[in-house]
Amino acid sequence: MNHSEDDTCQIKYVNQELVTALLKSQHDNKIVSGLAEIFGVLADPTRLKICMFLSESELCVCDLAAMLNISESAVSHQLRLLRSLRIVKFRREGKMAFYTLDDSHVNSLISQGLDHAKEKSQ
Amino acid sequence: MNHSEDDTCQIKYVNQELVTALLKSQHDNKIVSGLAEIFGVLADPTRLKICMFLSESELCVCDLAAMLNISESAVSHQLRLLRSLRIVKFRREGKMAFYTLDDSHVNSLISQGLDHAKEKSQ
DNA sequence: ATTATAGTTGAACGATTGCTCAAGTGTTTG
DNA sequence: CAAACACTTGAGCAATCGTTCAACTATAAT
Repeated sequence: MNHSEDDTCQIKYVNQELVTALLKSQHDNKIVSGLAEIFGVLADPTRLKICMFLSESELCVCDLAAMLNISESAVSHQLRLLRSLRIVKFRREGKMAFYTLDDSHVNSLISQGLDHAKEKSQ
Repeated sequence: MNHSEDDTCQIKYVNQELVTALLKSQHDNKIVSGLAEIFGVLADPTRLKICMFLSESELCVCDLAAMLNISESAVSHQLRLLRSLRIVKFRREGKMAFYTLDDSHVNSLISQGLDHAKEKSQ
């Protein structure tokens, strides 16, 4: 087997040692994906506001819809997503569903992110 | 002007007092948008990994491309976005551009998010 | 000056996202 | 029972996103 001129399989790093060390110490891909996922949840203003409101108080779907000025359907779709990720939980009372935040990590991420956002907005 | 039967302008909250208080104490929309934006940056695995790597060490575009196994163009596009939000900065050295993280808030958001992601992955 | 290298950029693409609409639960009220 | 209500769900659609490709700039080496 001869190494011809177009043997591009061999990756050449500018700083091989550093790169190898960083790749080795990098977190498991599943964890990074999970991390991106939770940031993704908070990346949409509607979902972010829902989480912020629910961290303050228990609320029903129609109040959230009124507060956010969008349809109950849109709220329900977002709540389904948040439910599937165990970020919110709900309680049925007759016809109504009362939601609350079910993930304290999310709450602290928002708090910490707010420090950043406030500083940048100045 | 009479209030006819289809006068839907009048919003009826289930819990008027609570909703009014929450709306009043809610953060400025610009801050919430900025908050969603920074979470959005970290919501993509490629950008997240770039930020994580750059928080550990200064790296050039081609090393990042090799580490992430995507084209230099893709990396460059993401770096441009990160640059525009002042999340990374770079230094030219001949033909090469060395990037580093330029936002300590982002670093602490990632650290805090990791606690969440590690717990959820169990 | 020519060639190679490192990186940037704009266009185009397929995939994903967040919304609306219409139809569907299930519960309560008349 | 039927009607009203609170919410959910699936389909569809426009907008956005992340990537690739090709063309480009700028620096370095021959």
